[in-house]
Parts: sequence; C-alpha cells; structure tokens
Amino acid sequence: MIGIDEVARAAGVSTTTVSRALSGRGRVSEATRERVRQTAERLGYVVTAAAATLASGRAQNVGVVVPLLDRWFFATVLDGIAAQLAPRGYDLTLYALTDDPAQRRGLFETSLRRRRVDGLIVLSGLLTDDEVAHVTGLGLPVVGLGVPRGDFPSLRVDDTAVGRVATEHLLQRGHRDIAHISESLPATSPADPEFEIPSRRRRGYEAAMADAGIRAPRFAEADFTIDGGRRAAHALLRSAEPPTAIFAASDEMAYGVLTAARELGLSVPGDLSVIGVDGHVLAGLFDLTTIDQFPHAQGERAGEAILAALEAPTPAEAGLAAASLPFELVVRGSTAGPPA
Amino acid sequence: MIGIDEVARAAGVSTTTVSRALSGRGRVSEATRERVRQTAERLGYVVTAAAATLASGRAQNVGVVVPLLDRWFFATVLDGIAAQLAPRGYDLTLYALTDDPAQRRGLFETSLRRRRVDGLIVLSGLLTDDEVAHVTGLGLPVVGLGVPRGDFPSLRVDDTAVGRVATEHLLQRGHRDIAHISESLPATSPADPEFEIPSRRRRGYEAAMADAGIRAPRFAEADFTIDGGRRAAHALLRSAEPPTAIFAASDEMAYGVLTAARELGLSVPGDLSVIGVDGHVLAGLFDLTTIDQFPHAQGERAGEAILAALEAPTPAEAGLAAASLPFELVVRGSTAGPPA
DNA sequence: CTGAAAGCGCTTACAG
DNA sequence: CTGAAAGCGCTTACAG
Repeated sequence: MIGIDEVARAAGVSTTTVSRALSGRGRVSEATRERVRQTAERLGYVVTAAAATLASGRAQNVGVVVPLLDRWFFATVLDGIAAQLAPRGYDLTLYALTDDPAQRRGLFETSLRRRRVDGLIVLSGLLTDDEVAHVTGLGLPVVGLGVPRGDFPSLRVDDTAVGRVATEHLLQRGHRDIAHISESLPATSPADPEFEIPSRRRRGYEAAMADAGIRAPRFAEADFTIDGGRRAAHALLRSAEPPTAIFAASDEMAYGVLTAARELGLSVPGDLSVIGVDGHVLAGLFDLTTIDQFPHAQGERAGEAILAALEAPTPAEAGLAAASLPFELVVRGSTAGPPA
Repeated sequence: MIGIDEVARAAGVSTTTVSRALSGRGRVSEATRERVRQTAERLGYVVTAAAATLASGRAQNVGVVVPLLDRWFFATVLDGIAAQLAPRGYDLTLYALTDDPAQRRGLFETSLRRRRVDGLIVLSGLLTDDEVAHVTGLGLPVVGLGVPRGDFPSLRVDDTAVGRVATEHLLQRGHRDIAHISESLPATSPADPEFEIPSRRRRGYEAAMADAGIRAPRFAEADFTIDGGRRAAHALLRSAEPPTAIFAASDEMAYGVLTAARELGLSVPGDLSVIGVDGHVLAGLFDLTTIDQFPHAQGERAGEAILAALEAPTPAEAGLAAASLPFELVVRGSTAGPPA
C-alpha cells in the first residue's frame, strides 16, 4: 500500500509538507500544495484513518446511538444525519441500542470507550443513570435528539405542544370523547417525565382537554408499534362508551387504530376520527391526519450540531443550547366531526 | 486517559502481557490473564481503537454500503447485520450511497480507502464498473447482498423463482390478464440483467405466463416507491382492458397499486388482485399477499458471511460462495379469483 | 509463559 | 514556507 513517504518522495518534499498540504492544516505555499495534491491523486494515496487518528487525536468519525434501527422514524433521522456528515468528510459509526442488558453494558462500557469517534449523537431512547454517566464520562461532544434527559444538549420538539395541537384539532372538529394512546413510563424508568416524549405528549393532551372543560381524559397504554395501537384501540372501541376520536402518539400506532376500526366494522372518519404523530411516509396513503415532525430535517440538525461542536475552536463556542424543532399539523381524511 | 502502561504497572507485568491477556492472542497463563483482566476492568481501561488498528492491521470494524437508508427494506437488513456484528465485538461504519456523482466519487475514491474497515458488505444497488473496480481494489473481503454483479461473492434470493411463484399464485386463482409493475433497467445501466433483481423477477413472471400459454405479458414501469406503483397502476387500470391482477415487484409499489385502486373505486380483491414482494412490516395491515424474503435474516446472513471471511485463517477458507436465500409466499386477502 | 524493543503510518511542536 | 524528529498507543516478531 502506498504511504505518505512515497508521495513525499514523488513530490520532492518532506512528509511534513505532504501532511500539511493534504489536511489543509498549517501553511504551505499554494504551488507546493497543488503539486502535492496532484501527486497524491496520481498515486491514489489516501490517508490511513488509524494513523491519522492516533497522531492527531481526531477520528473524523461521528458515532450515532440508535434504538430500533428498523423503525422508519429512526432510519429517516439517520439518513438526515448521514446527509450532513458525508459531505464534510466525516464517517458515521452506528451503535445499535437493544434491550439486552449484556449488549448495552458492552456498548456503554466498551464499544463507546474505544475512542473510535470524535463525537456522539444519541437518538431518543431511554438511558439509565449509569448509561448517561458513561456517555458524559466519554469526554466527547454529545448531542441528543429527543433524549429524555437534561444531562447533555438535546434537540427536541415541543412535545407538549404537539399533544395539545393534536387534541385541539379533534376538539375543533366537535369531539368531546377523545382517547389518547401512548406508551406509559414504567415506575422504575430512569427517564424524567419532564423530558420524556410520551409523557409530554400526554400532558399536552390532558391540558387541552382540561381547557375544553372535559374531565376524565381517557388514556390507553400501548407500545410504539402498529400492533400496540391495534390492541389498545380494540379495548377502547369495545368498551361501553367508545370514544369518537383517538389521538395516537405515533403514526404507526395510528395505523394500528385504523386496523382495529376496520376489524370492528367502523368507518374512519364516519364512526371514528384518528390522528397520529410523526409524518410517516405512508401517512398519505392511509389518508391519516398527523403532526409531521420532519424527522429527516431533525437528523440534519443533529448532524450540523455535532459538527459545530467538533469544529468549534473552543468548547465554549460549541454552544450546544437545546434547540426547539418545528412540527406541523397535516390534516387529511382520517379526522372529521363526530357521528351525529 | 488511562493507557496500557498503567494497567501493566498496576498488574505488575509488561505491556506485552497486558496486550496478550486482553486480546486473547498469544499465550498467557490463566492466572496472569485473570489478574490483568481484573486490573483493566478496575481501572476502566479499554484499548484505543486507532492504536490497536495501526499496530495490528485489524480495525474490528465492518463497513456497510447502503443505498436508501430510509427504506424499510434496507433499514431492516442493516438491523440484521448489526445484530450479528455487535456481539462479536465488531463496530459498523455506514457508507450511504446517493445518486450524487460527487458524493459517490468521494465515497469510492476516498472514504472507503481510508482503511477504516476490515471488510465490506454491499447492499443491493447499482454500481458502475468503475465503482466495482474500486471496491474489489480495496483488497478487503467483500460480501454483496443482492448485488447485481458477479464480481464479488453475493448472497441472493432466486428472484426469477420469486417472479414465477408470485405469477403462478395469480394464475392458480384463475387470472389470465396479469400485469407486472417494476423498475426497468436503463439501457446505459452498468448492471448485468442476468444478476439484476428487477430483471430477474420480470423474467420469472414472463416464464410463468408463457408456461400458462399467455402471450403478450403486460409490463408497466415504475420506480420502487409507493407513488411509482400508484402511477403505473393508474395507467394500467384506466386502459381499455384493465388487468384483473397486478404483480408488483415490491410491497411498497403494491401499496401504491392499492391506493390507485381505491382512488378509482375498484375493490381489492373483488375487482383487482394484488401481490407484492418483500414481506414488508405493514403488509399484514394492508392485508397484502406478498413474497416474504426475510430481510432481517438476510442481514444476519450477510453479517455472518463477512465475519467468517474476516476470521478465516486463510483467504481460501473464507469460501464466500454465493448462497441462495429463502423466500416464502404469504397469502392474504388482496388476492382472489378474477371478477366473474 | 514473559518481556524489551521495533514498528504500525501518520501529525505536529520546534527550529530554521 | 519547510523539514527533522519525536511521539500518538498499541501489537508482535524475536529472544529467552
């Protein structure tokens, strides 16, 4: 394999100069720089990552911690992150977060500590205190995206407002009996309900209901899957007094609600109105009203934020203030007034 | 940051021994190994990736080239790969493949050549001759998954059989007028139709039709998206003699067909039968008959294959013969007999 | 089974 | 603007 010394020889300069010319760090005359660049290109020389990292302390690599890789939302965010990093010459190393305790220990105690990355993006997911301590203990810039913790700078949508907007949309359509389906935090959860997404959406829902003078809001628990939404909706819709509208905390849960409605012979929106959250790529197909939270753009923002932190001259300038991300109500055919 | 020499001092051995004890390479007495391990754990020492890579030539990292990260199919395959790599201590670096020529050049000519990874998994996508040459020129083990080229070992489903099985299912239901929707290769494509997935599925479809004595099979071109399927279906269904059944080359295209049918007031399967391919997670929700190709398992297989190649004592033993992946017809409510 | 020492391929003060 | 040399933190023949 061709190394930096061969390029130096061919260009008639020292390896020092080759390094400087190629990296753009340090002063080199324009003529020399150009000659070195062309020589490197001609010889097909590319800097070896490991050597450059060891010598410089910079890996030119960003780690992304992702729960549920195969979920549309996270895959889309990831795509947005990749779109930012690649053009800037950064690679992206993926750290999948599972529910397996052994795998998580390996991730936080070993994988992440190999110093393979310069910075870390953590996508929403529940971390224990211990795990958060490991992340902050890395001494690396960290950007969270919807992470339910205040321990490091995190970009987030105002999820309380999301819950409120979704609920108010249904109220405006004339519904009073509106149920909310979401995940509920286990009592033992390390997450702070103040920051945690499902809790915030639920709070927005409850506030909107209270403002409308409606007591006893109805909540049904489900995990963030189609089937979770389907089961919860079945329970709700077969009760003595089925709601006329359901606000699901994700579009995938809302798909489950639509399935349950179909299985029970209910028409949407004739018998039941349904609204979700996310802006899922298939929501148009299902004619589902939703709150779009632009996940691809969220990924881009997270990518920009980590790059800013990495390239800021001083840590102070990194200025990773938690930023608020936009969202938007997209009205489609799944919401209408209540049945007469 | 704590280094190997501190561990050596604390354990009362040389750094040589620490390295051997922690890596498992080379002989160390069991007692010494255990003592070193405990010392390392107590001090929170983890080997620095860059230093170990530079010294050993092993990066403990696998690269994955992915087109369309946000597509369910690829995200699911990726999840399968990650599930294999993580437990074996390998990290995963993502290389997103876009349509932008500059970005692709950067990927193949620079990013991939930084020697950040020990091996590469290339997910199905069209590569030019030049790009393939760059990949094979890396001198790294490479495993393709559905890659339309014979240049490196590739795991693949027998897509001709997939096309045949899907078509025969519709024939058995009594359909004669069956259309196929898929992507068609541009004339300038670098892909060999012998290997390329859409061509093979189409060939299976045509063969099944011919065997049933049906001339003039009907083909409509579309890209692999919901909207692509929707447009193609519109054209087909509004023609003078609309088909009674449509075989879409992916589930997402099939969703588009379902949408078109709904928009045209056609009932499925009353007026139109529809079958897709993939085993998409939402296919059950759409009640869509499909050919499941188990993408998560495909990812696991690709992960196993690259690990086997990396850990084989000799390149010969790596034995990356192209393997054939399973698929399965899953019959649901979207297919029935033709209208009377 | 264990260790001293060379070396992996770069980057970067330091000096000129 | 340019270069000689030290050093980044490990691994691994080689020798014992």
